[in-house]
Order: sequence, then C-alpha cells, then structure tokens
Amino acid sequence: MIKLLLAEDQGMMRGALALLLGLEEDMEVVAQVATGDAIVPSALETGPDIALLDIELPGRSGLDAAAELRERLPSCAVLILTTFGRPGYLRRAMEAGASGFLVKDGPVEELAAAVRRVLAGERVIDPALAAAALSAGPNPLTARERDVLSAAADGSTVADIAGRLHLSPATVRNYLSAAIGKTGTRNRMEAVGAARRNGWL
Amino acid sequence: MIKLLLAEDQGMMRGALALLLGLEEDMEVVAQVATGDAIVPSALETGPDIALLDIELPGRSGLDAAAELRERLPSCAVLILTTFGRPGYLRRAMEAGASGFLVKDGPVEELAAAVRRVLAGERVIDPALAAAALSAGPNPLTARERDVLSAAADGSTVADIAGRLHLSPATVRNYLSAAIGKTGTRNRMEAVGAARRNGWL
DNA sequence: GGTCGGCGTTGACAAATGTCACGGGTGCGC
DNA sequence: GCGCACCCGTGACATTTGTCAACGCCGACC
Repeated sequence: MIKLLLAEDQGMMRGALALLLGLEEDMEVVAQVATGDAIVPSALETGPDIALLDIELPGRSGLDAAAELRERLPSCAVLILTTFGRPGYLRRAMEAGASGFLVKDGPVEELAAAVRRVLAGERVIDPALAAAALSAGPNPLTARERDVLSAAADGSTVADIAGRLHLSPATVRNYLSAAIGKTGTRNRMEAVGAARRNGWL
Repeated sequence: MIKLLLAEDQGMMRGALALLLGLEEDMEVVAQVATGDAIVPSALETGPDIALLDIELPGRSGLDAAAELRERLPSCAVLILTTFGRPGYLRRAMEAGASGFLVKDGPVEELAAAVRRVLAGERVIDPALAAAALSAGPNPLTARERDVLSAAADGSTVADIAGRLHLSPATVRNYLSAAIGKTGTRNRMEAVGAARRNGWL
C-alpha cells in the first residue's frame, strides 16, 4: 500500500485529488495539509512513502519544505505538483531533492502514473519543461537583489523598501537597477514580471 | 438526470471535477471545455441544465460567456466556480445572470450540493463574500480608466500605452492619475494590485 | 436650454525612478 | 597575497511618473 501526503491550498483541488487517489487500490492518502508549515510535522507523524507538494502555499514554500523533508525523512519521495511550469521552480525542485515535477495541466490519469513511476525509481519531468529550464539558465539575481525585488513586487516605493530592509534608499535603487539590467527589462514592474515568469522570485 | 457543462482551464482540476461529479447517480458531465470561447458553442450543441464556469480562462472571460449563455440558452443555469472571491467578480456574475458563485476553497462536497440547490431555484453565494461585495461598492473606474490601467498592468511605460491606445501621453498619465486617486493608492503598481484584488480589472 | 459626467488634450511643476561612477567593506578560491 | 564577487553606501544626472489647472467636445438627463 502506497502511503501519500497531499499538500495543496485550494480546498476543492485537494479534496478532489484525495478522493481520486484514494480510489486506486494500492494507494492511501494518509495526510492532507493546506499550508507549507504543516508539511514536515505531518510527514514525520504519518510517515508517507511519497509527498505531493504544491509550491505556492501559505506560510512556507513547498520547495523549502521539500528540502527539509528530504533531509529529515529520506524514505519519503517528493513529487512537486504545481500550477506554473516556471524554469526556476523546476531547477530549485531538483536541487531540493524532488523526484518529479508535474504541472496541473494535463490529464488526472498522469498523476497516479507519476506516483508509481517515482516509487519505481524513475524521475518524472515534462521534457519540454526540462528543455526550457536548461535554456533559461540559472537565476542571475543575487540574494539581495531578490530580496529587494520581492519587496518591490507589491508596489512599494523605494523609501518603503529601504525602511523594511534597513537599507539606504540609494542602495535600494542600485539593487533595483541591477535587477532591471539582469532581467533585460525597462523598469521594476517588468523586472518583477520577468522574475516571476522564470521562477526567480 | 442533470446534464452538466464544465469550463475550467487547468486540466487536472477539470478532469478531477468531471470524474467526481460523474460519480453522482443523478449527474452527467455532457461537455468539458478549457477555453472561454468554447463555452457557448458547446452549450448550444449539448444543451446542459447547468454550466460550471471558471472566470479566468484563456480566450474569453467566463463572465462574458455567462452573459451570452443566459441570453441564448435561458434553460441553462450558470454557476460560477472561481479561485478568487473578488467582490467585483461576484457583482459582475450576478449582473450576468449567474445563479451561484462558489470559490475553489471549501470542500468538494459543496459542489454537488450547490448544483442541486441551484437547480432547485436557490441562489448559492458565500455570505461573507456577499457582504464584502456590498461593502466594497461598485467599480469606481470609468471604461477608459480600466483600459489604461489594464494596459499598464504588465509594466508598460506611458509612451507604450499611449501608442497602443492611440492616445496622447499626457492623457494616459491623467487617466492613470485618476485611477490611482480612485483606488486610494500611491502609484500605478499599487493601483493595478488594488483593482485586481477587487475584480475591477 | 442648461448642467453634468465622461472623453481627449495641453502645459507646467514636484517627486520618484533609473543610471552611472565611485568608494569601502567582507569573504572566498586560487 | 591577489583577484573576484557580493554587500552597502554616496552623489550627480536624465528620465519618467504623478499632480493640478485649464480647455473644448460630446451625449445624457432634467
């Protein structure tokens, strides 16, 4: 019997997937969580064979949780299940030790099949997405540039960001300028968009 | 037998919902579409009793399609099923003649129940959401302000927008300024965010 | 007819943003 | 030790953005 953990914030999606996977004779959903923080504790308690993780979760990124989970419960495989096939997400997922990366497009039947393939030792990745991730190259932004760009993503002004990050306004503008340059965009708004699209956020 | 049409762009979600609803003894999914354009033609062909529509679809908004559907096939009820409970979305859904408005949080069981309640003549709306929609008031933006703000949403500069909309740059800035004022924000980026959150986009 | 709101435009102004060159500090690898 | 990349800051500069006041042109409504 394959024991599954399911992490997904949209209640309807979570419920539907849990029901469908439960219908497979050899599978059993032993835990369902809606937040990123709940993943590791719940996994340690229920000891699943595989964890299906969404990335964009309240509280903590599924990628973060995946890394910690692989470390503290190596017997549990990780299969990322996400809405967006962002190149940077795939890269980070692989670095975190995930065995598979599935996007929520594509038919439901793929899901159970992917679970079985992962537990058979295979790595499950959409080939087109893998190609995109390789061609896009690694994240060009430094840690600080990411911080500043993230802080700017909601429309905050330079002064806001400077205050929030305890930096000088001039420094903030320099980081933003660098981020704009590296993303090949024309202003912070386009830079935020480009960084998001690539999963660099 | 209740005949259902399902419009949802995420393949996995669509498949899962179709399977679950198909398990109900009195329901039958007669059509599944992934784009907004496909809704009306498919409905006219298959003649469903109720259409479950997502809002944010490729090609055409589910709200647009809902309005046309109500007009051309009045026998078909409309139940909006969306990720985001934006006040403006609810308002527009009601104006388009929808009988219900469900968010994708909350348990799957709600869905079949909502379908039955709608067909029994009830209106299905989350009370908290209804209150939010009423307290938020109607969309304060004029048509042109919406155009300009939408065009600015991707990070375009004033000159870009002016070119795309065949307007003078100064005019564009005036509309943006008005939108910023009406949304109570400080710059176009916050204005875009606020407009999105409220479903005014 | 008059009023009002929306549309499109202009011009001028202050403020925010983006760019550049430069400085000093740290830690890392060769 | 030396170079290198990243961190943080400064000052100056051009450009963009946001604001305000004003004008004419509709169409709707009373």
